[in-house]
Amino acid sequence: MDDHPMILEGLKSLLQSDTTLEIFTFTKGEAFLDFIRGNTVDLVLLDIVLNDGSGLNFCKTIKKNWPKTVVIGISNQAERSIIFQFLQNGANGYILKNADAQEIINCIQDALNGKVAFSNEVQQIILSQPHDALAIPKLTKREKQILTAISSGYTTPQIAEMLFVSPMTIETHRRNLLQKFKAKNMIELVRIATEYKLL
Amino acid sequence: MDDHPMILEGLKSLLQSDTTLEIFTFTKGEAFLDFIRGNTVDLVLLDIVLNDGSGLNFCKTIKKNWPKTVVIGISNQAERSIIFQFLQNGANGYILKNADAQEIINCIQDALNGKVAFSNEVQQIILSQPHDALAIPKLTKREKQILTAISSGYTTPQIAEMLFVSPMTIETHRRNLLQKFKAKNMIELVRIATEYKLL
DNA sequence: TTTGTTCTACCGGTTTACCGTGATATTTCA
DNA sequence: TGAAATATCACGGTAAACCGGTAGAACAAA
Repeated sequence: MDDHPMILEGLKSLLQSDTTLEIFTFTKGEAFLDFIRGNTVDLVLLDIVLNDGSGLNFCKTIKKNWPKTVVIGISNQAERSIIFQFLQNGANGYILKNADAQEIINCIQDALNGKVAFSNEVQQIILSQPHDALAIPKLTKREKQILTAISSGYTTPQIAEMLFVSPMTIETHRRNLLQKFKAKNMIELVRIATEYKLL
Repeated sequence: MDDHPMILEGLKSLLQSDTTLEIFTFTKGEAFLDFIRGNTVDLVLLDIVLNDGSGLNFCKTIKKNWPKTVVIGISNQAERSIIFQFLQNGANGYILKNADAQEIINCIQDALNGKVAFSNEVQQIILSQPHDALAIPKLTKREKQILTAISSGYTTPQIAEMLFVSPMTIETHRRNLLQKFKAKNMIELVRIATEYKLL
């Protein structure tokens, strides 16, 4: 399933060489859900559009209701944090769109055989940095709220007024945020959070 | 030209219906440059990978040496600022990858007829906001250098030491940066710069 | 009910950021 | 070669950020 007609076409023509596969393509999540309710689906190639995070949630939905269905993410995004986010939602594999045909077919076969499948480049990314930045700091609602306000340029006293709490409280949250991200100051933190797609 | 085999396949199968077109595909810029030096190229569909900005430069190169060649950008990026950056480099049109087949074909025909061609969604994006954020602030080398350091969490005295200049100088640059972006403080500026893909 | 998490709040202190208003080199390019 | 643009440095002041430590109240889950 992909919302890009071009990519759908390309995938189809790549995969049609394998005659053991029966292929259906969808551009909308609802249409696919209708389909899977009435059919057995072995494998889903799911395009990850990260802007809104809908791909993540969709993966979670599929794995929750049809855990036997293999889900492989396809994306241009080559960021570590994104890949892990997707895997944490139950995905069976992750492929970058610049992978070549054979690579993609191999990954699909591996995934169908119960393995966790990555394209070569993804493999490298996963192995690149050790376990340091592996975990994305988890923010509470309040922290997200405050971080958003900070990233918009609001100062501590301003945010305190907006949220009807003491400036001291905001300061405490700030310090907790800096600690969680191991950032030197809010400027660095905002850059990191933006890279992690948290803002 | 695209570095995604899948997308290349898709485009080819979409465009092959039009028999008046002769189609070649390239995944590397050099290979294409070799080709265009020995052949007349009417139209180039150029994938914009914005991470490194190479697509932008490539467009500029083509239009500089072969101004008659029509260049259309293809991208997933739907951001205003990016589209304008590309058009400022001489592009004849801009298409999002989620455009459907007919839309793409129409754009190509329009572009070949001398029009500036946008896919529907791009059109909407261009018309969405008035001319306020149309211009991306232009930064000097020094300013980029300092902004990068700031976004990495370095303070004014630290940066001054790194660049062997007075802290006062760094402060001046900071104030110029804030003015150029009309930002309240550096935190907001870093967020804006990140959104504009300047960092 | 107890443990754990989150949200709240405070003190005292140092450092950094930001503002207004200047000025003088250095480089770039027409 | 001269006008722009860019880079450099400065004073004096206010506001905000950051640091270390502390701790009660609200809430949810075990």
